Amino acid sequence: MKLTSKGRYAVMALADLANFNSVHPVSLRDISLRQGISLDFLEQIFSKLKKNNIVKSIRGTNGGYILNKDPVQIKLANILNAVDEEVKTVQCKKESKKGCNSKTSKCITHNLWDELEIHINYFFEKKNLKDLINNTSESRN
Amino acid sequence: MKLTSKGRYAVMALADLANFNSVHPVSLRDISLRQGISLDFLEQIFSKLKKNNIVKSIRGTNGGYILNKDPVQIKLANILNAVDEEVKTVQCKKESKKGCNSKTSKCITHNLWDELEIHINYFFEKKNLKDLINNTSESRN
DNA sequence: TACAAACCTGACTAAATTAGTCAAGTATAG
DNA sequence: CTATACTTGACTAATTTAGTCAGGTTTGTA
Repeated sequence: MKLTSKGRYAVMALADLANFNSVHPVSLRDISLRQGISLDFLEQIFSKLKKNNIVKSIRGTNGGYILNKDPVQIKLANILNAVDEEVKTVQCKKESKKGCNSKTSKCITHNLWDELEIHINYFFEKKNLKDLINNTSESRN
Repeated sequence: MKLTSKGRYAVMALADLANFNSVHPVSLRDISLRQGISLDFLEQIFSKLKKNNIVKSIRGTNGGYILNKDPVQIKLANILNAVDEEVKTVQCKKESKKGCNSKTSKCITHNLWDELEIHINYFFEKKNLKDLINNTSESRN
């Protein structure tokens, strides 16, 4: 299973972006400073987010990024997919790698990992960016 | 988040063990052959399972391992803990690593990852070994 | 028009982790 | 007494991660 900094940063950055979305586009530099994420790394991440139509970029002075949809329409699943964070619990799925063809009794636990994958993805399907920004602005103290 | 082969193998091996538990102890060699897992790797894994009282070992000729409890009492959470697979979604938890102190607006997504962690752990708390062996013996075809 | 802010792209890499291997045991049933 | 099986710990090749680095291109504003 993969869920690494890239995915986490993507979500953090977009939550940040959602908070400041109203007025100007938000520059990566600002996000970098506020969230403590390397600018270069952010660029990699946003390149993918843009390709997946989650954000739009505005070039030139005072440019930056804006969300391409309403925060409520941006599911976490979308974000994580965009940055190639696959929540894969089994490898034996893609092409029958050794140790997992259903003919033999091998890969006894195949169903289990499938269920887990569904369980986790359900979580990411349910949550959207809006949920996040509500959550944080409240839980500050 | 971590969920790697070690955890997967541990679960597979124990499911296999549960299937053959009734009569003799089961040797790691057998499990290795049936599940296609390296014997040496299995030894590492079972050493930990034993330390955590999930299995008992029986030495000597025809020795091997047996479950230490009824399969229904062995939760997946127990197994994964035993082999050090922590399902941790945030690092910023242990000691306030940079980027996550609740004073600033950083780590906006902290709550989210906490929720995810709970969500996943719930799954592992619910499932036990018995569930697994029922599942597989049925879904064979 | 100049120029700086900002986006954009791809190659590269140090560090960590994974998934084992290898070697050298110890214990015990038969 | 010896083959079988467990036990322990050190070691390592390959992969992945989390970025860095270098060199662009684009465009708003003065």
